[in-house]
Amino acid sequence: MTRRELSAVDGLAQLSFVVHGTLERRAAEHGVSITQTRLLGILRDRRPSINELATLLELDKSSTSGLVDRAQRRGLVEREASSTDRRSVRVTLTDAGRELVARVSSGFEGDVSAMLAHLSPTDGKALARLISRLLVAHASDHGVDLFDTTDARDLVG
Amino acid sequence: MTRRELSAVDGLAQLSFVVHGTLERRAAEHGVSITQTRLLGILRDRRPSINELATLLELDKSSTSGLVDRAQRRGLVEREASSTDRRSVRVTLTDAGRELVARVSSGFEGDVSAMLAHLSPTDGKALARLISRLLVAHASDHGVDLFDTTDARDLVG
DNA sequence: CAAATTTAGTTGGTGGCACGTACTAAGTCA
DNA sequence: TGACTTAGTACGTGCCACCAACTAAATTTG
Repeated sequence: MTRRELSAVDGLAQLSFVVHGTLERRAAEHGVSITQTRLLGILRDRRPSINELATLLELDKSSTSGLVDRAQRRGLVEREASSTDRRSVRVTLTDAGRELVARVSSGFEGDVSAMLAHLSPTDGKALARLISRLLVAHASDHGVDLFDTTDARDLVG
Repeated sequence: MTRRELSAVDGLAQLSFVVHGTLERRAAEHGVSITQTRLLGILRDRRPSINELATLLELDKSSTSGLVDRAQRRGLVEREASSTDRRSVRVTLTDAGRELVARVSSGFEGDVSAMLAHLSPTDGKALARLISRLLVAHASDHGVDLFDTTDARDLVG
């Protein structure tokens, strides 16, 4: 075994690929993409309009409309008419969708936990702290308060 | 500003999305996808066959063939006949491809460095060490020796 | 050595994803 | 009321990834 160390930049890049790939595999296991998973994740505690979804997912509204189409065709989400604006739509999770996203995210959390189990509890806490600091700084760099707008469980990035 | 901390799992997930998105934006800036970028990254120091590429990218060989097609159409890579096996092909980077991947990866490295600049040098080193440890453990978990097979600059994950 | 099998790569079909443009219907406002 | 804006959809394009089917070259084996 060679004894070398990755730079922080390289390590971060590698790590993000590993984690991203892990989520992708878990999602694929249930026949959905990462984008679908993010969609379902958002819907767990919200019933947004297409436009709101587009903003959260950073997608064009036409992309979002198509995304919802496909999820709806699979019975994972539904479109409801808005009570206040007859142009608007509320997208909601079906039971099947809720169950699917629960499976994917618990599998994913298991994967990441297993990975983290390689570190001592002390190191794990240290890592969590460093990453939090990094994310908070990065978020405020981009004019976002991480904790006001985003629930980490969203998988929204 | 709220004062909370992400769990290691959530932090890792968020972080991986941020980093992945950063690379995606940098790549898109030059009109290529992440997959294209990974392809070009691999070709910086290798001239693999389609099959080897498929293995490295974890793609089907037909997907890889198409990927190379599109890159070739853009003048980023070339196909050369193998000298030893007349069925086989060596994929190589053109000058344009080399320049493009250099631009994308230096932009990306700048982004990540800027992010890391939020940490003190001490914390940065600590993060690099923790991440290295995590990746090495995870890799050996999957039967891979991180440093024998992979150069972090590959962006291969 | 000739036949059978395996390997390298391409082609074509399917479906998902993301975009831009163009459109309809509904709400707003001047 | 008429002009403008907003919410969402439809359509066309291109990329990405898969599978199945195929050709040609190499290898194995009887």
